[in-house]
Amino acid sequence: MGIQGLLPQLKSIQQPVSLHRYSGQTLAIDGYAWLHRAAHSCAMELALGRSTDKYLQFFIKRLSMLRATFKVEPYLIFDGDSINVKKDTERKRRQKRDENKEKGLELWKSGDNRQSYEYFQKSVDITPEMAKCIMEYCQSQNIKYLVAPFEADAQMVYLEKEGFVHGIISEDSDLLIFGCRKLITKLNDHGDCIEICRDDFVHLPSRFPLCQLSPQEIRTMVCLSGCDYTSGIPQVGLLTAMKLVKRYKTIERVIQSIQREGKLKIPKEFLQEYELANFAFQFQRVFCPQRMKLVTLNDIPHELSQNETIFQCIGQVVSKEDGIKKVMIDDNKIDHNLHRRISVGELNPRNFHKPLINRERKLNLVSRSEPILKKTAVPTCGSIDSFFSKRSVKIGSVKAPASVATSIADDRNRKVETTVERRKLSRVQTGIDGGVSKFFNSTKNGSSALVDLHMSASDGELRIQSNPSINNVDFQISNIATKTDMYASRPPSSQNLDSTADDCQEDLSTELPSSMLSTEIPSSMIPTQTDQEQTPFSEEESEILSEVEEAAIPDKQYNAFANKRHCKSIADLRDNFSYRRTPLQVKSTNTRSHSVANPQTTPSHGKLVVVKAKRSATTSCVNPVARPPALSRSSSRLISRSSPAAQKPTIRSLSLAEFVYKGE
DNA sequence: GGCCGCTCGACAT
DNA sequence: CGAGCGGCC
Repeated sequence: MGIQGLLPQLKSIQQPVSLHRYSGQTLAIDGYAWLHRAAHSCAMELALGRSTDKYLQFFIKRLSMLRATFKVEPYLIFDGDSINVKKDTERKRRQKRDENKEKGLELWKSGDNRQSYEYFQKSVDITPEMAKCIMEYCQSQNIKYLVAPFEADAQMVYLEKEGFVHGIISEDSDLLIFGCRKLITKLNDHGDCIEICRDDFVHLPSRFPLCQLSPQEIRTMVCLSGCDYTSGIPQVGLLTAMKLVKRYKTIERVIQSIQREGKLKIPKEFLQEYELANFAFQFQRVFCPQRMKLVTLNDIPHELSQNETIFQCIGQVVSKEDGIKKVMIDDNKIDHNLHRRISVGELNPRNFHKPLINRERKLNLVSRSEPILKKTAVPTCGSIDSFFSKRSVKIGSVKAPASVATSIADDRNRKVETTVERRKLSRVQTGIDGGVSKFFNSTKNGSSALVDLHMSASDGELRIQSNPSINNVDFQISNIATKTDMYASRPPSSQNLDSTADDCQEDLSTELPSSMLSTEIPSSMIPTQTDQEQTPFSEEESEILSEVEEAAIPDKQYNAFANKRHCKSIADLRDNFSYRRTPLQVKSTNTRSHSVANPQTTPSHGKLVVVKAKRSATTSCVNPVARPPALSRSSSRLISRSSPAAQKPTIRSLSLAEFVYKGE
């Protein structure tokens, strides 16, 4: 929503410029705004839960335009969790989206493609998983990105204020209220855009003299007329609000005068909304990529530092003590490291218990486990065959029992058997396409580059970046540190829960619990002693799959469409998931040396290398976030047993397997 | 003059 | 989701 009517009032200072003007500079970009635009090209795929790379292509196109054509360094910022003040609005939006999706589905079933598409477009929900897809691309291209703890707006303004970026690309006029100095809007494919500079406020016409208002008065003005945090006072638009604030200065006096006049009605909740909004605009929590911790957009003045109301509306954060997200006043008790993991996209910002997984990767794993079943259901579809024949595979010879196919849709109780069955089936495939990229599961050239990158990030390889404002090295090192920390704080009782993980990883458990390894280390890097062919899915993949299964994706609807589309979509997505349009940089060969290009590495040796690399990286890590020295495994167990917190399963000590399987 | 509710374009083929 | 238009006070 932003501030209705603000941008038109600023028309006179909107400067049409070209991105050339920012050559050599770094600009923050509102990632969700781009995702929203990009999602229009694939609304149907998103609504139907199908894999697509169209939104990624939008980013690839735009990002390469910025970098190659204009020499502008992008810094993508994604939204994180929603702050309390906005939860209501978000719920309403979600409801609306769901309604539209349902209508779209109905129309789709009845064959009205065109109309259903319109509803699908209105139903588009941008998820962190989609953002993660972009993030992984960014990693591969050394493009800076950050997941804000809450709103990207506040985060971007913070980055600008602290000099990490020179300006902000966004369509949202809220940015100016947060204190943005240089707002770049309406960027098109040619690099034309509109620049709005705070310094130009002095040139505004006298009917909208923004420069005569203090930042506090500007906030008061937008709160009166309505913004994301307040519904405002009915009948008060921006200009009326401006006049009121110019004359009466403070909210108290404005309200007094309104009450005296008696013409306008002030909603009951307005004053409370105002207070919350005013704090959220000033002190919303953001992540500092340099100090590697949560901070507030502006420093909270000392006299307000114990004001609980402030902390209620700047975003709830996770406590180090009990791992619960709540209102927190004491900065020292915040789990800054967990928030760092959210900021790099490692954990789901909306549910920090779960790892954040690239949408397409997740879907591909699901479809990879299902094509045979789908084939059983749709014997007339030829696309799958043709797809597999590209790999000279004769999948047709593998017959899935019909009961397996039906059990998925009909019998949730048989889920486990079904899963086992599926995995058995897919072993056949894995044996054939072994060693392919697991990112998008494609054999096309270039498609594995992202995976290589992923691997290099996981094995502790240090990548030095030219721009010091964000430090990938730290990201990666502390990633690794975190995992070993998690391991250290894990109660022994939870180890049994790992049994859901694939059997072949068991011998690792004396070194690192397999579930710990699974989030980051691609299976191809962990050769196992038991035969590779028995492992159709890496452990990570299994966990993702299990998560998907657990979430009970709306397969009924999906199956309903299978007759028409599904087979084609699988073939399509695999064909499409290459990066041929924008070839990725080839990583130096030594990066992959002991993963992909070194297949003869003995299983146990390979494992040892991985573990060692992680460990040594941990110990040599200089983590900016102060934390106690890593506990030895045994001592941490003792502590886990004796501490009262360990009696009930605390969040911090949950294993990854639990995260994945239990969710919240 | 200013507020409010409505429709339309975004995207990309 | 924002812009732009017309209706209404």
